[in-house]
Amino acid sequence: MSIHNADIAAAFDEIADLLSIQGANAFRIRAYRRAAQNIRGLPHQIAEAADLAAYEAVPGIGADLAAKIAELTRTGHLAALQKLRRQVPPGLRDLLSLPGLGPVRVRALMTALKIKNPADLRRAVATGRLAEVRGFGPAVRARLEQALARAPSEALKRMPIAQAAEYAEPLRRFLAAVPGVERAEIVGSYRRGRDTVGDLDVLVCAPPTVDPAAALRGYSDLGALNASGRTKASGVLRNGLPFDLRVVASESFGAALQYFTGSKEHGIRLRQRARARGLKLSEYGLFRGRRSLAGPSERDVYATLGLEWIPPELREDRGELEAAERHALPQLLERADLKGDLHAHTRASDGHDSLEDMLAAARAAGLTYVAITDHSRYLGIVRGQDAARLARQCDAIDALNERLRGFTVLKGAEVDILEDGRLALADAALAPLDVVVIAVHSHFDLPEAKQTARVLRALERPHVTILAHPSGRLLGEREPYALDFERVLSAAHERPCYLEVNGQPLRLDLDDVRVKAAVERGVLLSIASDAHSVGQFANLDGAVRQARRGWARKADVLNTRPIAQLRKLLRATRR
DNA sequence: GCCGTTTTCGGCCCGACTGTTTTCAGTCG
Repeated sequence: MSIHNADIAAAFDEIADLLSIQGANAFRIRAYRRAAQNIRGLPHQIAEAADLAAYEAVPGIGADLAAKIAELTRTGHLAALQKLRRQVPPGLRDLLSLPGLGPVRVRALMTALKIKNPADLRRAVATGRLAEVRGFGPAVRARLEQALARAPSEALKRMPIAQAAEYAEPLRRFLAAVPGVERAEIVGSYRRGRDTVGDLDVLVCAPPTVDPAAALRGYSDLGALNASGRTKASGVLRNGLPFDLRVVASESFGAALQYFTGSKEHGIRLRQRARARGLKLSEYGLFRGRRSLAGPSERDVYATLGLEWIPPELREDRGELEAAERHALPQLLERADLKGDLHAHTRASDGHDSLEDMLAAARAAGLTYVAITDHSRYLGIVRGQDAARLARQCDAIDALNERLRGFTVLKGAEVDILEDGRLALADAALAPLDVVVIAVHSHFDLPEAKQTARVLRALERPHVTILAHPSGRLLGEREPYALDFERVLSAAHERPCYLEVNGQPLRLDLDDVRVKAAVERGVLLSIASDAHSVGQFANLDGAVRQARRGWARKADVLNTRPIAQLRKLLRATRR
């Protein structure tokens, strides 16, 4: 069993938490956190390098952390972490996640009341002893009490971005319409196009005479307003989604846009860069002493620091600052680049609409081709097609294509990968198809070795063109299955076949990190809606956003090709 | 613990708000 980036990152994060409780040097703690963050964002598995120099090439990893990665890879554990775990009671780390509790107060709880876990804390709250501890005034105690009373299931969950959009846009429009407000934008991870958002960060541009936070009290979807000054407020919407509001004047709007779009790591790197030049960067502007060098325009903030403007999707400190300095940022994929969609369903399987309606919708979405990929027949899949029904559907598509001008319907299927890696339809049934999308829909919990062997075996079949939703995750519902993605990527590259970026709001699969890995390996992507009804071609927007986060350009995507070129690329997969 | 257009030592991003304080530490984003 190999050590994954996520394992290493989790170990470093735990070390950081435990060190913080011990009151260790804050910069040492930050070094662990930064290393964890950077490792998480790597497009390849760092442990596979098995080489200290390769480890140290990752920013934020020096000799010491490289040795720790080597130790973890070799032995499966870290002596330093085990020692910390012996020193710090295990429940203290859980306390850190409670609101208002940081390392200092957690330490105070332990030394003053011997509190070692949330249960101890709950008792101390009940008996009133908490009031004896320095730093625990009535407000802090009340907030803790509230948090402890909440069931763990109500713990803050990140919301899929498509769902968050339904709340974000009305809120933005409301604030933009407040008299005197010049602009309102949703920033934070929403603007960066992350697959999920934890809260909505709203930036409003208004002169000091306007008080948007006060206006917010009249917003019909407001749940509660927790706290607010004139320039900063926070609260929750009625659905429980937290938000933060910031108000700045127009001379600061660009700097604030940059600042609150984040990510945190990207922002820190940018402010370090400013500092190295004798400047100071904050949400109010870029300053030399008291003189403002940039502020109204985000583009100027980057330019004054010697950088190309960086698309928000790339702002994760995954190499974008270096690329921006060299003027080597990728020209990212755009929705308008898509010529077609290679994954869609009709009523023939679990879709809701007819073949004719689906192709009309695809056309209306600006596409010039669509592959109809109804499910194969297999246990658990609703109304999957067998070979005979698939053949009849192919005839219908042939007939349809004769009548169409300027649009092509491709014959396809979404075929189940069975538990042992065989496909749910025979090769002979797949041979006449233009597109064979294969996917795992069952047995998600196989051990990594078996799951990997299963997918690799399926990729050996002669007619496979695309591996759909390769990780199998459902946001907030199902983790990705255990899979050695590096090996799947290699197999896809050699074969060749293509990997899907599925745009269903809960899938968004591949994720950004794996998209980047595929792009770097030169494996083409299929940007897919997986539409099950005429409205769902809008899923393509989400898939494009995800691909952009993985640095994908037009050339990295299969379905930016016009139909003739596409056909060539599809044939190249056949054996 | 990392790292070098101030530095191989001595720095390490920035500001708002809250609560508990008598001038600021802790937390948060």
